[in-house]
This record gives sequence, structure tokens and C-alpha cells, in this order.
Amino acid sequence: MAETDFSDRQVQIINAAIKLIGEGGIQLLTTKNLAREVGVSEPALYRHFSNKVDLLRQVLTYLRSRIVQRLNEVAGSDLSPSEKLRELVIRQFTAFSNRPEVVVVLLSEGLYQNNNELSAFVFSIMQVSSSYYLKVIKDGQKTGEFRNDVTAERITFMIMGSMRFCVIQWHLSGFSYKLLPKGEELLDTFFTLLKS
Amino acid sequence: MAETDFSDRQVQIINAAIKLIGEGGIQLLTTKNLAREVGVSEPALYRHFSNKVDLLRQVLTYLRSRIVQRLNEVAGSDLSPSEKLRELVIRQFTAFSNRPEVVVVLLSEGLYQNNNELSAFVFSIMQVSSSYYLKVIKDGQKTGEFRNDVTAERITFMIMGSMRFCVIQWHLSGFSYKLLPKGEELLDTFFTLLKS
Amino acid sequence: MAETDFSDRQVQIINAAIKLIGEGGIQLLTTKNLAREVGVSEPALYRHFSNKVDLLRQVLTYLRSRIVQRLNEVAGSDLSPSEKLRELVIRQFTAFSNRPEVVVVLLSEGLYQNNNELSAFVFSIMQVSSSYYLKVIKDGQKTGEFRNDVTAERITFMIMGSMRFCVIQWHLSGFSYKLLPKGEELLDTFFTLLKS
Amino acid sequence: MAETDFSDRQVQIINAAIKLIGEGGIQLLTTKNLAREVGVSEPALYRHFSNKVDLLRQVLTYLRSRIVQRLNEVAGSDLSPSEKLRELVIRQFTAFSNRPEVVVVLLSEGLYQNNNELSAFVFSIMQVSSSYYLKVIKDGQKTGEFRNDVTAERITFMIMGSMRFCVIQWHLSGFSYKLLPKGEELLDTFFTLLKS
DNA sequence: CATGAATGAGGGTTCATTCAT
DNA sequence: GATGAATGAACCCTCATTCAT
Repeated sequence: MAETDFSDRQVQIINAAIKLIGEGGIQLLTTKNLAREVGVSEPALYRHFSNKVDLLRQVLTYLRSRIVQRLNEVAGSDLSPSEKLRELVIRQFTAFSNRPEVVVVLLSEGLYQNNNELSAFVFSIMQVSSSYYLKVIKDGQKTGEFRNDVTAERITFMIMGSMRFCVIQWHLSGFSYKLLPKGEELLDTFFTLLKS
Repeated sequence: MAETDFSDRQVQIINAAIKLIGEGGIQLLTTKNLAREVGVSEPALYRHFSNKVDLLRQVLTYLRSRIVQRLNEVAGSDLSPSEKLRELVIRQFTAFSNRPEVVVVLLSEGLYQNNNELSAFVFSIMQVSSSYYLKVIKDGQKTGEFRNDVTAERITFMIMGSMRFCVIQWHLSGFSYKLLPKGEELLDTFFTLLKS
Repeated sequence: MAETDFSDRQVQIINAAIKLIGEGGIQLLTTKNLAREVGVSEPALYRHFSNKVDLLRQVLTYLRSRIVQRLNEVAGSDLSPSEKLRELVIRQFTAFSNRPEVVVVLLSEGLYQNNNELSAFVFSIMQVSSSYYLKVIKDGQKTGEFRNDVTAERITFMIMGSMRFCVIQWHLSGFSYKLLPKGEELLDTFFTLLKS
Repeated sequence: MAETDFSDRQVQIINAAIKLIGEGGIQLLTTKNLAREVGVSEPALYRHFSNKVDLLRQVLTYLRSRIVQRLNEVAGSDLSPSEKLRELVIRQFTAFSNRPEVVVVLLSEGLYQNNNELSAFVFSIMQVSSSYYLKVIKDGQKTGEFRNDVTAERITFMIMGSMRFCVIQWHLSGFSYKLLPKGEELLDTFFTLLKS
């Protein structure tokens, strides 16, 4: 897809931006800091992005493509719905563990508050993810693995909300503990509550 | 408590600050905007707050005291655990509906990312709220209203997470729909899932 | 003399001002700091001084009157010129030792640079002092105690310059050593060089 | 030495700063005034100096290097000690005559009072100068040109003090008379008093 | 005599961005 | 591609001073 066609420099800049935001929020993402991080001059950045919003757009585009790719890998597997749910959660949390900065970029919607486009972008990433979970829950309900007396939409909603809450707390703690065990706990709760 | 003793002007400034943050995030909370909003000069603000961080601290203090007050009202009532849970959710969502700006201040943790103290403050507000929900769930488990095979902590976690997610989506939508029905839906889901 | 008619409050403010200047130069002498130091509100200061320049004028007036008084005590004594010289130096240095802040006020002419009147005031204090030393040197030359082949004016000039230099170094050192021994050394040098 | 490697713009800014301080003390050295003087915008200054203290540091560095250069020229010459003393004084006073502003920067220690580093810097410039004079006096004592019954240190002290006093008076007078004749007078006095 | 509240002017500094080279 | 230099706009904050009470 064209949207994921980034030059090496662009990817380098995107990753530097993610790192900066991860370190101290969008306030740290200044052209000066970014240039220093990348090791080029400030004007040089403008060869690769037309302005700061464009940069953030590309950061989100970049992250979305990787998330979707991960979601597709799971969705395309021949696991059972329950196993897929587990896989989705574990993979997501593993990805965050490996790169906590991404949490800040993706889960701090407030950051883009004054820019509808970017907020909408973040929202869309959230909804794309949702749709995969929804599918899995629906499948699980069809197979009878998951209870049927609550709509798949509502179940998905609770799962997404819990996951986000989990990650946000981890973030607010300064990433001071391991995220994965929390994911296991969550899954445990999910399965208990969803048992039909 | 003395910490909630604000002068009229201070309350006025606090509310103006909340309004500004609500409108466009912390980026909009500049001394210039704030002064304009309050209708005084910039230096005048500094008679009432020693600096911007202090202002934010007081904003959070102010909001926390109102939240705790609301929580106490419910906790102190003689409702059943189920009814209390409903009351907590409805009141919280009603409060947000009446003043959507507060959502931005309280649920956009990222806003304070570069200030540990403020982040911790927001975190603490979250945890205070949590503790009230936890108590209610525990009570409900004792009375047998809520299922017992999942710990109260985990249930609370899911409830808080779902509520937050609900509010955040509402926020990202630009407060474009009514929040309260979503709360009712949530409660409906909770009660179905928690039935013992 | 009318110029030394200060109310108690005025003296209190003057001394607070001297203390502040002593601590960190004129930059520290803000109305806010001064009010805090005195223990009154900022506007209250304006009951006693019409503005900051007026305050500084009174500070200098106050200090000049005390300096002149000290000089007169020595000049009016029936000591020999040599003894008077010694007495002048020792008393001056003793006064500075007791109140190092005054050094900053009196010997940092640069502080008043942008105000001709105050600069002139400081200059006049310097010249008043000079005149007393000059008289003593002249007397000493008449009695033959001091050499005659250099004019009293030039000798006075060297004495004043050396003393100032001595005090300024003491100041730049952060008042980290005893000033009086340096005065003794100076006197020793003077007497050796001035011996006729 | 690398520390004296200033770009053209930096030198231009340094000189503008010296001019401003000369005109009205450090109070006149604002970024706004400086920018106007240099003919650039305020932010432009920050490409050449990281902040105001850094600017002052560089101003002092710049002046020190020129002073030391001048001192070395004299010290390295094959003049006699007496002639060297004369040369040191005359050159110093000539330099000040050509650029009276420098006097304000170098002899108004009070200006930097609230910044230990800068005060120490000024102090060090003073001491470097001192050391050259001391050497000359010592040499003169060895050759018998200067009297021996007062230590070279004390003599140097008196010379430095007198010179400073001379320059400060000139400054306080608003540079209203010629400095050089005063230097000649001073030298005359020195030679008379130091004759062995 | 004193204060709380306020203010115009101005302080140093950082921002995203542009432009000539 | 990349850079050094520059800038308008804006940032938070402090100053001496005034005024109603």
C-alpha cells in the first residue's frame, strides 16, 4: 500500500518522533529535539515532512500499518476464537512491552486534541482494532465458546476498555512493571466472565 | 479541608482553565487565553496562582474534591450494592454530561506527561474512584448480588476500564451524542455479566 | 539635620533595602522582596518612599550621615595626623566588617549607572571621605610626619584607591576572610611609603 | 585558543553588548535592546549564544583575551621594569580611552553580583592583570629601580588600587575628562614613591 | 497606615517554519 | 538533500506602581 511507502530517512524520523513522544509527550516533540535525535538540521526535516501535523499523520499511518499487519496475522490463522482472543491480547501487549513509547502515541488521545484530523486518525486505529476483536467474539459466540446473552459489541467494548485501562495504568506507573502478566490476568478474567 | 478553600477569583480562574483545556487541550491553556477568559490581565493571574503548574495542581485539587464528595454521597447512602453501582455510574456520567470539559482534564493523562507530579495527581484521582467501586463490588459479592468467581479487584478493573473507554470515545466523537444512554448500556452489560 | 530625620519605619525599610542589596545586588531589591523583608505589603512601602529611586536616595542619605559622623569623630579628636589616619582606616574597615552589605551599596557604583543622580550621590560620599583623609595627610605633611615630595592630593588618592581595592576584593571573595588585618597591612604600607 | 574563536556575528553581538552595558549598565542589556543594536530579531541572538549568562561569559572571555594579549606584548618586550610599568599603565588607559564602555563591563563588579560565575570571571581578569604588574615590580626591585622595603605584592596592590580608583572616578564623571593625563600623574606618583 | 487586587510594560526564551546557499 | 541563519508569534513570568477599600 502506498501509505506505507516510507523512505529510510522518513522511517528514521518517524521512529525518532515516537521515541520523543514516548519520553515526554508531544511537548518534547519539537523540531529542535527531533533534528537532534535524527542527527540532521531542522530544515532537513522539512525535506521529508511538510510540517509537524504531516509528521504526526505519518507516524500514525506507520503505526497503524504495523498494527493491522499484526491483527491480520492472527485473524488469518486457523486458531479457535478463544485462542485468537488470547493471541490478539498477548501480541498487542508484547508489542507494547517491546516499545512502550508507542503507548504514549496511541493511547494519549488528548495529545492531538486541537487537531481533529489526528484525533480522528487515532480513533480510527482504535476502531480497526475493535473490529478484529468483534469478529473473534462473534465467532466465539457462534461456536458456543462465549456466552450469548450479551451482544458481541458490548463484550468487545469491555475487552477493549479493560485492555486500554491496563495499558494506561502501566504507562502512568512509568512502565515500572511487566505488562504481560497483567494481560494474562485480563484474559483469565475475560474467559471466566465469557464462559457460556 | 483547607486544600479546597479557594477564593472566588480562584474558582473563577479554575473554571476558566477547565473550559480552555476542554476546548483545545493544554495547548490552549496559555496565560494569555486564561487572562482573556477571566477578564483580567495576565499578571493578575499570578496573584492567585504562583505559576502554571500550581494552577493545574489546584484545578485537579478542585475537581478531586468534587468527585470525592459525589462518591461519598453515594457510598453513604443506604442503597443496595447494585443500586450503588448504578448510582455511581449514572452520577459520574451525568456530571460529565453537564461539563464535558472535565473529561479532557481528567481522562487525558497524556496532558501532564512532562510533569510527574500532575500525572501522579490524576492517577490518584483515578485510584480514589476505583476504591469506591471496589467497595461496592465487594459488598455485592458478600450479599450474593454479584458473582464470586472473579475477584472484586478484577471486576472493578473491568468496570473502570469500560467506563473510561466509554467516556473517551464520547470525547473523541466531539461529545456528539448523549453519554447517559451509553452508561445505561454499560450498566446493563455489567449486571448481566456479574449476575451470580 | 533634616536629611537624617527618618521615621522608624523608614529606617526599617532602609535597612531592609541595604540587606537585600548586600545579598544580591540591586537586582534583589524589588518591591516584592523589600515588602517581604519588612513584613508589610508592597503598597505600604509607598507610604514611606515615593518610588524606588527615592528609596535609594534615602538609603544613601542615611549611610552618608553615619559615615560623616564617624569621620567627624576622628577629625575632631586630638590625635596626631598619623594616628588619625590609622583611626580613619580602622574605623572604616570595622564598620564594613560589622555590616558587609554596606560595601555593596557604597562601592558598587555601577549599580546606579542608569541614574545620574544616584551615581552623583555615591560620588559625593566618596569625595566627602576623601576630604577628611586629605586634611589629615596635609596636617601630617605640615608636622613632618609624612613626606612632602608628593602632593597630599596624590597621596590621598593612592590611599583611597588602595582601601577601595582592598574592600572590593573582600567583597568579591564573598567576605570570606577578615578585613581588619588587611587594613593593618595597608596602614603598614602607607606609613612605610609616606615616611619622610 | 579555541575559547576566543568567535564568529563574526558573535563578535558583533559581543560588541553591541559592551556598548549597551557601557551606556546604561546591565539594565540596558536586554535581548530586545541587543537585537535592535545588532539589527536582528531577538530569537536570532539565540543562534549565537545559548542564553544571557552565556553571552556575558563570552563578553568577558573576549575582553580577557584582548587584555592578556596586550599584557603579553608589554611583558615580552625588552624594556626595563620602570619602562614596562609605564607602558602597562599607558596602554591600559589608552585602551579604556578608546573604549570607555569597557570600563563599565570590567570595573563594575557589582553588575554580576547575582551570578557567582561571572563575578569570579571578572575577579580572575583582575588577578591576571595583577600578576603582570607584580612581575614587573619584582624585576624592578631586583634591578634596584624600585625600593625594597615594601614587598612587591603590597606595591602592586597599591598600584592596582590607584589605577582602578582613577578609572572609576573617570567613569563616575561620565568620562568627562581625558584619562591619559591622569595616568601620567599616577605614574609620576608611583615613581616618586617607589624610588629606592 | 495598611492592604488585596490589579495592570502596562517589559523580561528572557522557545516554537515551527522559511530562505539563501 | 542538507545547512546556517533568521524570524514572527507566542510562551511564562516579574517589575514598579496605582487604586479602591
